[in-house]
Amino acid sequence: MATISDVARVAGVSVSTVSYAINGSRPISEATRLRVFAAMDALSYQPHAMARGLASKRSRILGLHFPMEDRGLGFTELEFVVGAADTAFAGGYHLILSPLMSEQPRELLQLTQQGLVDGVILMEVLQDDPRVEALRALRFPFAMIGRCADNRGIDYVDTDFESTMSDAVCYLAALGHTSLAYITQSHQTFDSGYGPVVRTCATFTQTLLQHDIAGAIYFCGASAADGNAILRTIFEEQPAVTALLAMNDRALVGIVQGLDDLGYSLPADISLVTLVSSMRIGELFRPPVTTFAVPSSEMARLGVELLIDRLENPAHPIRQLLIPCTMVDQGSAAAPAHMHVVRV
Amino acid sequence: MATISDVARVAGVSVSTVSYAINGSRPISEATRLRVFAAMDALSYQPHAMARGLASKRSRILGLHFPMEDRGLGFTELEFVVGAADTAFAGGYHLILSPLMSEQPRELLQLTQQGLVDGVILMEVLQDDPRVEALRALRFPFAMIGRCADNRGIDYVDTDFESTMSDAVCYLAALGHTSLAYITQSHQTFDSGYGPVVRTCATFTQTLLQHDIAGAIYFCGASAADGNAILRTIFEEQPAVTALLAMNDRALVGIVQGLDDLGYSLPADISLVTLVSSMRIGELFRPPVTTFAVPSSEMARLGVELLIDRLENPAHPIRQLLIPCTMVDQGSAAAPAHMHVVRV
DNA sequence: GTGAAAGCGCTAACAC
DNA sequence: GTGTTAGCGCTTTCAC
Repeated sequence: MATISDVARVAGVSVSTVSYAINGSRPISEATRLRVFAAMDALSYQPHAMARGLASKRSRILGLHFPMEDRGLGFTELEFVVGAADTAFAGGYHLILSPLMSEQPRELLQLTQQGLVDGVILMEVLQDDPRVEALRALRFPFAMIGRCADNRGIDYVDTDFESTMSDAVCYLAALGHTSLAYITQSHQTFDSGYGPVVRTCATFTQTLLQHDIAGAIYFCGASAADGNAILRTIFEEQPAVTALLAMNDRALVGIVQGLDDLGYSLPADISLVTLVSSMRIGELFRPPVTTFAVPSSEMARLGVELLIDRLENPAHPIRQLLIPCTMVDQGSAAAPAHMHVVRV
Repeated sequence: MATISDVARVAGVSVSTVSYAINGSRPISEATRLRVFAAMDALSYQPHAMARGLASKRSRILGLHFPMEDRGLGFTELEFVVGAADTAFAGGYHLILSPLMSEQPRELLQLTQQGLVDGVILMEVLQDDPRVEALRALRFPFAMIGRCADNRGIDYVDTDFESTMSDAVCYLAALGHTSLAYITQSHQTFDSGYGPVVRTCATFTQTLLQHDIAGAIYFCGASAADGNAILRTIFEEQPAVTALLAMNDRALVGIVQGLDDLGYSLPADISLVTLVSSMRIGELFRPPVTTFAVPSSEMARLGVELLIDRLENPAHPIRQLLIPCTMVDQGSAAAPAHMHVVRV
């Protein structure tokens, strides 16, 4: 509970000298510096965060805006949150969580206008995100984990969905598959402009054309039951399918189980890969599922670093980073059987 | 960026009147109150968090202390974090995350002594937790999600491990099982005094005695491989075993897979239940695993409410809440086969 | 290289 | 029921 003036008194210097000694914002003679630090830990002094924030107009707190939706919670999200908090801490910042249920920018504005946070990190960014407009209008510092349709002037780090999807299709094509099904998230998610879905769908279609192979996109809800159900649709509409790509962790269970129920075994009868999943999701299954794993912690770290850098060096050029997923081969994909038995 | 004096000027009242109108800490005539609020949203005024914090000595920020260990990340943890943030927000507080890698109280002290947080919520509490000593010595407000050996004077909410374990054993005993194996976490975890492990082990042993049935405890690391490996040990040491209880989400995959590899099918050849897991973990498996599910969000909510209540009503009596897990029957446990074939 | 002092925007006595 | 004002603990300009 010691204050800066206690320290000043004990060290026999003025308050401002103590302040400068702490912040290094102006030269201090070695002798005084030592006396000041000695006084500081004699009193076990801790600068008062609120006072400092009020005077300096910088709270050294970052906000993590985290809209929770029915996409729900997975391993990836926690890795993000923890990674972000760690990185913030390492950079001398604290992280506050805004797990607001809506993408409405209202509460976000409240947060920023209260002077509580110096900057905001946006997660689960939509192609056309109201939060972005709001923050831009306020000229409030922010960075995104994810990206919009128009990202001009915005620092972000995102999964490189395009290269990941392209890698995945190429991988399956190279194995000899010529009829793919891409199981993505719900139609509503697509319609809402959620980048990961929009981008992967686009790239899927393009890459099919490039390789001149067949394929179709299947929208699928976020439950095991939905995953299970989508299989019947796929096998009806596309009986020649030999490989499945999924980017829907919640449905994956249902897909794996459904395949087993239908008597398909991986990878002998059909191939399956999961995209943009946690490194850990694939190994939950039997057999484990080959995963294009999203580097969540690294993205969180980069997102926070981007924001801190922007706050401390406003003039730095904008940085926009795309991180591809790395494939973890778990053996659930292989060359297609020459004779694929079609079932009803 | 309007300040309280802008509001006062526009409303034609003094700053203190505005302050009191906002905080309701003293009676204001309806007419003035209206004028003040009109001025506030004409200027879209937001009180400055730091200034308010400095003057009132209350930041309205809560710290969530979250030591991350090799027990690692699961669904449960994120549910806690999000639940806590939500509840804090609903109560007019913000939540900052301290995902510190150590249980060392040092950084925790820093956090508390900087006046950044009004109180702290401790997660992953050890039986004899150094953070508790530290916080107590400082007379710093805190609540726990979890509990220690000595909880005198501390508000906490915890899983009722005792009743959960007892319920689970009774459930299996009622099905007719007479030889149980409890697969818990690592021996180090036990030795470190981690409550969930310590308590469930104790209750397991007691409940066996009460029911006069056989059983043993198996320590198991936090990986699928460990889960897989422990099965061989179990079947060697306890060939008559007919039911498994697990409280180790990371190893569960390995257990389920290992059982399948060994040719056991659930629940025909052996029964399996998982304890204190996320509601969602059990359904990841095939067949799904009967789960004694921990109400993570509810516990997080209660933990935060306990702390907020303590802050706002320091005189309230201490509250210590135990929440039992609720069983979600997924069919992985059944009566034992009359003839259990022992395998090598 | 160091000190004095004016705020930062708010709360909470203390006055009336 | 309302106004005045002295801080809260720090940063930072200005002066020396």
